[in-house]
Amino acid sequence: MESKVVENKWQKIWEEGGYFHAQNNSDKEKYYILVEFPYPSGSGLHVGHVRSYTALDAYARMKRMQGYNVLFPMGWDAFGAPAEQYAIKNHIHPSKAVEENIKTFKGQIKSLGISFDWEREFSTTDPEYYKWTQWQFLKFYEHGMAYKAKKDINWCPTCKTGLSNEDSSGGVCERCGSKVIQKEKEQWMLRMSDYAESLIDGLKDTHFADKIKLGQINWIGKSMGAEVLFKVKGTNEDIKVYTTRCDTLFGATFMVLAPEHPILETLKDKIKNMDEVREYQKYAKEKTTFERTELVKEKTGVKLEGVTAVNPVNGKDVEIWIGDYVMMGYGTGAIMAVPAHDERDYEFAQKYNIPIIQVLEEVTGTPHEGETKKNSIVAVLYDEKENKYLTINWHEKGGRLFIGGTIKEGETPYECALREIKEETGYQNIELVSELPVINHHYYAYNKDKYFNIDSTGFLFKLKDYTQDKQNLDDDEVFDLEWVNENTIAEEVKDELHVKTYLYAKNLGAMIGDGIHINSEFLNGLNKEDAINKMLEYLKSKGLGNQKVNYRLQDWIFSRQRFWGEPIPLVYCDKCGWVPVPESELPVLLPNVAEYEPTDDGESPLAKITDWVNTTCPKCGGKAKRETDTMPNWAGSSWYFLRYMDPHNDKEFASKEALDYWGKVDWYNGGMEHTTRHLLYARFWNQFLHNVGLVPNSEPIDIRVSHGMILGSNNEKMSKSKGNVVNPDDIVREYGADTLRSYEMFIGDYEKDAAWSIESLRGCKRFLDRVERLKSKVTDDKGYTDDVIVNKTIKKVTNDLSNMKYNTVISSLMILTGFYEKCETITKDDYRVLLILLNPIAPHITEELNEQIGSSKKIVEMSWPTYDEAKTIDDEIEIGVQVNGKLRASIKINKDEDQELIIKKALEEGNVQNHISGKEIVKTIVIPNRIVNIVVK
RNA sequence: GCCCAAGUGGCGGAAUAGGUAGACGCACAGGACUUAAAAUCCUGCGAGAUUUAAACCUCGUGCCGGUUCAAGUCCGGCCUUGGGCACCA
Repeated sequence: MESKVVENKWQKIWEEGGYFHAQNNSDKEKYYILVEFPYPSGSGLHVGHVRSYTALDAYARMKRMQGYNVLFPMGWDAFGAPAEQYAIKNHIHPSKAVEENIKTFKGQIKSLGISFDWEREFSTTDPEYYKWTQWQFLKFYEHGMAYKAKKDINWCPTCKTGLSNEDSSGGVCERCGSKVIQKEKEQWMLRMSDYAESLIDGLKDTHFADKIKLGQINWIGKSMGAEVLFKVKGTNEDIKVYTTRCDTLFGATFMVLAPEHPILETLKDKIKNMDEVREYQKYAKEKTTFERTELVKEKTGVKLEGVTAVNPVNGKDVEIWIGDYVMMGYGTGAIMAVPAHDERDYEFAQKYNIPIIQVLEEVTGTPHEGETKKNSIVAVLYDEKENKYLTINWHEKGGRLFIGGTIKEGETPYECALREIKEETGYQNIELVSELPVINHHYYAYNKDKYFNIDSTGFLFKLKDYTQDKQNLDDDEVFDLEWVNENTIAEEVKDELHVKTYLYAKNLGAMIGDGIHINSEFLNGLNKEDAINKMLEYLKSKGLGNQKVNYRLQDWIFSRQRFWGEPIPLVYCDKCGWVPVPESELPVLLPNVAEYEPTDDGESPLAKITDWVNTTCPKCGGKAKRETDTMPNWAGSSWYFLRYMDPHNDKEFASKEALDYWGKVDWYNGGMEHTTRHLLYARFWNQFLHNVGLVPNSEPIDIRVSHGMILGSNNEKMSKSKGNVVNPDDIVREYGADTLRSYEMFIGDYEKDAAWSIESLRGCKRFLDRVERLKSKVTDDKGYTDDVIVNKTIKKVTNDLSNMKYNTVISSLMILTGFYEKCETITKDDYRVLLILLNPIAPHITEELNEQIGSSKKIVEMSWPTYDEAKTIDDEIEIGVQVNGKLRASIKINKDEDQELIIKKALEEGNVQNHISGKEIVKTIVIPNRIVNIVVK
């Protein structure tokens, strides 16, 4: 069969028959299937597009046959930098480049036979479309959701444009990879942070995959904490900090302000080292976001001389520092630093020698009544040269431990540690590396028959040399000193206290975990959660602080200094300020000029086009200037799914009837790469439209799934430079569209990445050839040759298609094909059911074969086959027989056979007898139609 | 560092609710058809022991342990590989 001819034939029939047009006024139940519209790049369709389009096409085709009114549209997300860059290079208008690319893309997609409703096609760059994007922006503006603010924005010096936080993650421009710098600029912003809670809350009304929901939640970054006021001594000023750990307030020994913190200006006369502060501010500003967030970097800061804050709970002095590890944009731009229980604060305190006060201790062991309290130490002694640790091997009397001992009256923990080391080991020249957190340990001492609860201070010492005096031991201290490596410790040191101490020694730093509070007055003895609650109450009652929720999600920077985007439809009048362009004058069209180069001063290229910029004020009629910033690429894609519902409406972005009828997108598919942000923007946009009464649903999408990438045959991302790109056109030409479609569905788990394999593709071609060859066996007989296998297959294909398990759809059809091949002849019904089930994946060849066997209807006009559950299980089943859980035989039984009979049959098996003879049968387990297990002793 | 996902033959991958691990395909090997090749068809294909052969046996889903009559699947602890976030207080 000549695939090209067949494909063209059927694509024409489908198009002329209008089979894939969704009806807006239909009695049928609706189903809205959406695949992310592509950016029509110059390089044409990627095999990855084919994967997701085919997948959803298969689903759409099945849904149509099941009687749904299916909306399955396609369009183009065509604003953005690549088209603009291309236009600059070639001196043509970007709209021309877009037009050409769309033509290529559309031709390629059509050659695959995807059942898109092309009557609803549009591009985000169509004035008829972006008119409504602008109109919706004005709704944001009218409701106070859009505002202009001077912001330090992420600026890409190469693209010469501002970027949202999302577009500059990692401190590099997402598009060109340049380092992003900070630049102060007036930008249009959307109040997305107002919707943070609602964007979390709304997830419960969706059926997104868990990892997608999690992505949304993490990006929004909700944290529950408290704002606490710290007085600045000798002034009326307070510094407000944000903390999630107000329970550690007694351990706050200093505070750190962001370098830009405004209070620095207020206090400038009191700060004695203001010069140093200014210098540091300058230094911090020059660092790019990237450097500020870089992995390997040391904390830096400057202590404010002459000003001190007061810890609100214990009145103690708190040093004030500035440091760039505190961000102005999150919380209050100031933190209280608790070095004992925060890694960053710990690092800072270590570097600048700031006191560290432990207020929480880890609890180990099990508490017991009547415990004796005492204080003790555990000392880890390390020999750097040999990379070994000194242990004490008590053998049967306690195993392998580090050096330990009880603190005597009038002794500090440190003195105790020194004494114990000298007495127990004789080593003289040792050096303290670090005092470790105190651990609260419960244990039972066999030799004393007593329960103890100890506060144990850990120490890490370093051996300076091997000078060793005589040990000074008690009679009962019988042990061996042994230097051992890390592995031995991991395997042989079992005592929880010693293990924990060792872990602190290995991993010096703050104690982050839970435990009980110490050194914290009214919090002492409480765990983290209880202490937080108690502290919150205390702060509230004293007016020192309040509970506060914070989000990482910030307002959406909505301005771009580019040509190729939707113009922001506002004009600035000296008299009236910002004035929206009236609806009757929308869209504000992009001017038709030939120069689009971005400017060096950070203005949009539109700013140079004075004819366009100068206009009259819609309010007072005086002179005014247009806003020259354009919208980000995300704007057009934040609501396009609504436009598909009513794409040709020139009165509204979509009619109320259309919005009500189509409602939500039922099934939305796209790539994982930008799922999080796209969904966040689209959901925010839709929630806003819903809140102002423009759309019926708060959440726009019900189910969202993401497909995996198709990698090159070398398991790497396809790229020109790696030479592993597969062009779908070549595959369609050589093997046919149906083969390409089948292969991409068979390639593996739809949600996972998969590597291209031309051999596997040929295997799929072989399968389609086998299906075609079956035609010669078809007789005029009616009915199914084997009811069970057909019903089984219908069930499997129907379920798997609905669950995106395309690979097993094909494998079950291969099994059915294999069965037919073994039959002498097959009936028309046999053959037709195979063709229908295969049709969603390979629509052309199946339609052609269906016609060739003389069917009166096209498959596209048929109903999806149904199955009879009772007929999906064979009458005779082979089940396994286990003895003690090990498979020993298999027996044939009738469907739903009587249990007694099954056991009887099972026991008759020779090999079963071999394994049970001479043993007593304890129990027999029969799982109907599955397995028998005979338990013997 | 934190969060998430995944580890199954030579390879891609199957295995509703724990119930005969390796479906289906690829690759490979042997055979049939053919003058020959291609195409097609048939057979085999996790590792190992034993046997003339079949049967049968042992091991086997990243590693260690647990729950269970029964674990790829559930629980605890690790290891590795991907992905996301990253000074978020």
